Amino acid sequence: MVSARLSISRPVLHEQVAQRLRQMLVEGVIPPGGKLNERTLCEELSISRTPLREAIKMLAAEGLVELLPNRGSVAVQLSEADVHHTFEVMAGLEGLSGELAAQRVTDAELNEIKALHFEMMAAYTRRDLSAYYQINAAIHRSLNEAAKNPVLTATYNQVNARLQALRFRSNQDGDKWQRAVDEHMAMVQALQARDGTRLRQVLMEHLDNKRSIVIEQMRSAAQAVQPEPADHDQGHAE
Amino acid sequence: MVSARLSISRPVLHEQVAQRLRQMLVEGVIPPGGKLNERTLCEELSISRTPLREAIKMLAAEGLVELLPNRGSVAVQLSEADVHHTFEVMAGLEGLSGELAAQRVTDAELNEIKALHFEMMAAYTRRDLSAYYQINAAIHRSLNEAAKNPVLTATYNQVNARLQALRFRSNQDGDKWQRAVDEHMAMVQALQARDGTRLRQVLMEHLDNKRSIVIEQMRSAAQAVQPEPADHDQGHAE
DNA sequence: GGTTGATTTTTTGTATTCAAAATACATTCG
DNA sequence: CGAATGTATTTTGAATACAAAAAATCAACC
Repeated sequence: MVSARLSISRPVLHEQVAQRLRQMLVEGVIPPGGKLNERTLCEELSISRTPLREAIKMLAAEGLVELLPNRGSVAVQLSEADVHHTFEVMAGLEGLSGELAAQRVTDAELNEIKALHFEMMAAYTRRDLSAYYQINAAIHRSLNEAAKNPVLTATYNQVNARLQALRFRSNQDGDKWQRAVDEHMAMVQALQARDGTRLRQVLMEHLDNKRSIVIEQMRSAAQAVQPEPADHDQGHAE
Repeated sequence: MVSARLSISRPVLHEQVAQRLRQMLVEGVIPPGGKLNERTLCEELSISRTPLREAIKMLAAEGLVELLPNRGSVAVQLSEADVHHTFEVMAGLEGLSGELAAQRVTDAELNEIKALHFEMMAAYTRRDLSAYYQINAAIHRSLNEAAKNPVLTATYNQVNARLQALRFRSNQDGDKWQRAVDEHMAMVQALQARDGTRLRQVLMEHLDNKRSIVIEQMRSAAQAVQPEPADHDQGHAE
């Protein structure tokens, strides 16, 4: 809030550290449920414990790590219910994004989104999942931007960050993928028509589908690793 | 996330401090824009700087304070645009709350909300603004609870906390108040009918009106104090 | 008198130290 | 051999100490 000091901001240590940890959490370098050993991290990042602990507290407030009093902190591990609830909120925020974007999108922004959509179609046609995900994210980011509400953007990003740690990017089967692409098409159409209500519906439905896919994946993943209740090692980052 | 350790939790210092600061910010003990002097606060709370700074970092992540590199931290001061954006997000979250609550509210919960509604009517009839606000908050909290989505509740509370610091509780004129009461009535009806779409509409409209009232108040308040651009003292708590 | 510049003081940022809690380990006893 | 208890080690929590940056003070100069 207030005005962002747009001076040449020499990064503050705890901010840098927070950013770095955020990345490690989202990228799975620290796996869900993994412990954040302070001494180890200090050595890895070559800093003292004070800024590290400050950064960890920030991540805790963001909901990326959980603080266990006198027992340190661990990367959040979302239960199936957590994922369900988080997606529900994400759907609401996406829906709001869409509603506002429909009112506020400029022609230039609309055009860029359309262009991204075609790029996405290309990636889909090539079955290039990696590119698809990247472009997909760009579209959602652009839509969010078009809503022109920084508070919404910040809230969205914060909630989304928790989901990112799941890294749900296995190759979905063609049927579901086709459906997602269809929804994206409907999205662009609704945006072009500046139909906020419709866009909201499409986006919420889209998120609901994404949720089912993710939860499905969670279940099959949980089955695959054999139910081993307490697994606290940190190394298997395959 | 994960499971809350329900053991006898001896409170951790930085958590206590964060809670205390949150209270001070929301209650206006530290006014918007006010500086958080670390040494002063340490003495007031009889703690060392380490847990205080950890707490401040948490509040920064929550969006209640702003960190100015090498210059400490200040309580956020929402601009008119900020308030506008924040209310927009609140409206979206309330709307989602309503939509989910309509699906999930139990008869007991519905009954309690109805009871609160009548209590609110009583407060309105007496023109007891303080009681009205308290009951109003309770209703919204109950509704949120009825949605049965902890992530939504947490997100809602976090965004709402930033608005609380505004302390917009001047006696609104009768017309607007009447309107708010009407909206509440419609809300209860929609909830009873389990009409999520309608409830969402009512709540979003309700929030939109609240927003106009708050922004109106901000404007008149800004005019009243005479535009004095740089006022950095912290003492005038009249 | 006001402005600029150096010096002092204050305040923030980071590191280190000390204390307390939790965990790991070994020894003892059943 | 296994459970339990006491001890050592590790790890976290909090306070202090030190360094660097910003702000305030004061003096000289125009």
